[in-house]
Amino acid sequence: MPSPKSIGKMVSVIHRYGHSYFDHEFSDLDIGHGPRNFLAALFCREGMTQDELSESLMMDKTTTARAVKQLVQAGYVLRKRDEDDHRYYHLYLTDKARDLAPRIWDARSKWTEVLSKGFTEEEKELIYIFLDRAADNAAKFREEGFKLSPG
Amino acid sequence: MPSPKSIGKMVSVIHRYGHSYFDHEFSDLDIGHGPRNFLAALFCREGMTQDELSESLMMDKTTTARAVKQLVQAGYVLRKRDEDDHRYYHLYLTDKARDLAPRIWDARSKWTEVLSKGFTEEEKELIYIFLDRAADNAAKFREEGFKLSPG
DNA sequence: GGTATATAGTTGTAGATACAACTATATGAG
DNA sequence: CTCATATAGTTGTATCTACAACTATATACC
Repeated sequence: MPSPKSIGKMVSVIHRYGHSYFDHEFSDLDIGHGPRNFLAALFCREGMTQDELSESLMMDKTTTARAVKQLVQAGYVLRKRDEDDHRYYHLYLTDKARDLAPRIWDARSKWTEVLSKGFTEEEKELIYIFLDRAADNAAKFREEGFKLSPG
Repeated sequence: MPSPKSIGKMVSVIHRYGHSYFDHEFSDLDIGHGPRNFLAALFCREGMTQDELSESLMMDKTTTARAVKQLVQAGYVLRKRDEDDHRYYHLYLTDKARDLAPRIWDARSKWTEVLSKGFTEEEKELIYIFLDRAADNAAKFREEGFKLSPG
């Protein structure tokens, strides 16, 4: 995160302060910020395998493995081996997880609201589109081994 | 970092992939990503105290303390006590640091270029302005103890 | 069937970061 | 001057994360 106001620094600030906010908002929980994010992804698509979960959040699969471990230990998630292919685990939510869902969505809405305070509806759409494109550019760059592709 | 394509998730991806990129680009160095960012901030304003440095990057002062320690140990930075107020350290660059500056600016330019690939000049300005406002909103929210201020 | 290769998940390890609690120095009120 | 308070910096600790190397299972080719 660069020093004058570069995109990198601003992204860093938003990322870190978001982390702080969610930690503050959920300080009573028995899981941390990381596992909570994986849990939220599962709310959207239950039954995913760990690799699918990793991909949905664009996180390393080792980070996923550890987060899932905590979610299982804390009773939010159940793992079931795939019947046909024993390499896979499918991930399912417990009632404890489901009870938590509304709080998580609320906090996320609030955070988005905070970030986009003072934005017009059009601007809210634009920042979303721009960030999506920037994240996509970053992902492609990474896939190419951090080499600039022509164009 | 939420699961569908939320702002939070996209910011997380950009942040983490940027970290990966810079680690890759500077894998030969004797300092890591964190200290390197503090060093870059010092290129912009040499002589800052640690607290000023923390504030310029909006980072916790304990993170700064550890980064500065590494920068000093690796020979990039010199610390000098303030003559008048012995609580302060002022931070100065060594030649080793100065030699590194161009590489760091180049990598940063490249990263910005990567992120904004496919953006028009106007869009590049807009995402910058929007992120600045969002980061500012985040900072104010945090200062207020994560309470929504009216407006 | 048996070996090479691919894929899912785990473990070791190291770095970045924040918060709480601490030390050291300075300032201000009496 | 002295004690209370404020400020700069440090240390203890915990979490999040990625990369390298690993294990276990499955698929494909002979």
